[in-house]
Amino acid sequence: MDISAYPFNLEVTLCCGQVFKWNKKGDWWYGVVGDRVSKLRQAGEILEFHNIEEDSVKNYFSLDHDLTRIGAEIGRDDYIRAALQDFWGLRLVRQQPWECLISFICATYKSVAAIRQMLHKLSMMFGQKIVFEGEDFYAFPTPEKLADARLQDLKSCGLGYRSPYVSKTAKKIFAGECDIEALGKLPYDQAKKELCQYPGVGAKVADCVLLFSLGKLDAFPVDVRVKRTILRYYSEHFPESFVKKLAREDSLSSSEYERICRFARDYFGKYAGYAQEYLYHYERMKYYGIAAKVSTRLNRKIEKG
DNA sequence: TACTGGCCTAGGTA
DNA sequence: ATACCTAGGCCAG
Repeated sequence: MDISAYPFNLEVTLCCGQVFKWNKKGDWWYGVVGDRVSKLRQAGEILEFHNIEEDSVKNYFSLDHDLTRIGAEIGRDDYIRAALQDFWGLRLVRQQPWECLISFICATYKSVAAIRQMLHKLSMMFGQKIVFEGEDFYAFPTPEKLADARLQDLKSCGLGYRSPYVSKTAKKIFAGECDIEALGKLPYDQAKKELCQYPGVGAKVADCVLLFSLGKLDAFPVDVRVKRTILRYYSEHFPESFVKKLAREDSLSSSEYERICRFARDYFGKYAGYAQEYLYHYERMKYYGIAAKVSTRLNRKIEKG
């Protein structure tokens, strides 16, 4: 497919931490979309894909979002414009709400690498096996499977204290008490409130689900990294006392969370969620960029003796 | 109403 | 190697 009409970067989109189940082999990215294993690769303005329909590709990678306009809208200052420039083509992925909800309940207080491991184990243990090109892949578990899962087995996937949250939320969803997909039709505040009724879901997880699976492009999840970014580059928008207090501690109280969230949604506007993704990824890559350089330097030292 | 600790675990780093 | 540190927070008190 010729995607010259859409600015898009497959690699950045799949690596920016919004989605955890894609793996690269050679040039190709493999992942389960729905109940099929798909593979894609990008070479400039050509996107190749197998075992997935063109319409699904467009939908999954939000190619309908007018990224140029979004960039113009959120590009309010030099800092975010630098992030936009470095990672241009990053798009939000349209995830299934159920999978997204469980994924981000699991994601609390975990690194991206650890989250990927957890979700992989969870899928291996409770998901449908799909063989593709001679290799085993696993669909994300259904609500029924996770509702029936023993806590002990959830823990064996590395979920730790998140196990009862996943179990209870799965039971609630399986019982059909609430239709998460329908929450997308509610206004942001109301949908967020509803999501927070699920065990293991607070403001941060709710914002992730709203942004990554319910089409609320103005949701702005605030994690530690985004918090640090805001404190460092947007501190002039807050009182000095607030900035100093937040700099001392690593966690956020709910009122502090809401304050940062409200600022960002107001400042970046209706596509604040895209701003969050670019800022988050920019910060993460800077961090790992430095870490990579340091370890390279160390390795050289070791090689030299 | 708002804040404070406690919490499972494992990947990454020194 | 091996001990630490930290990770896209939530919840009870």
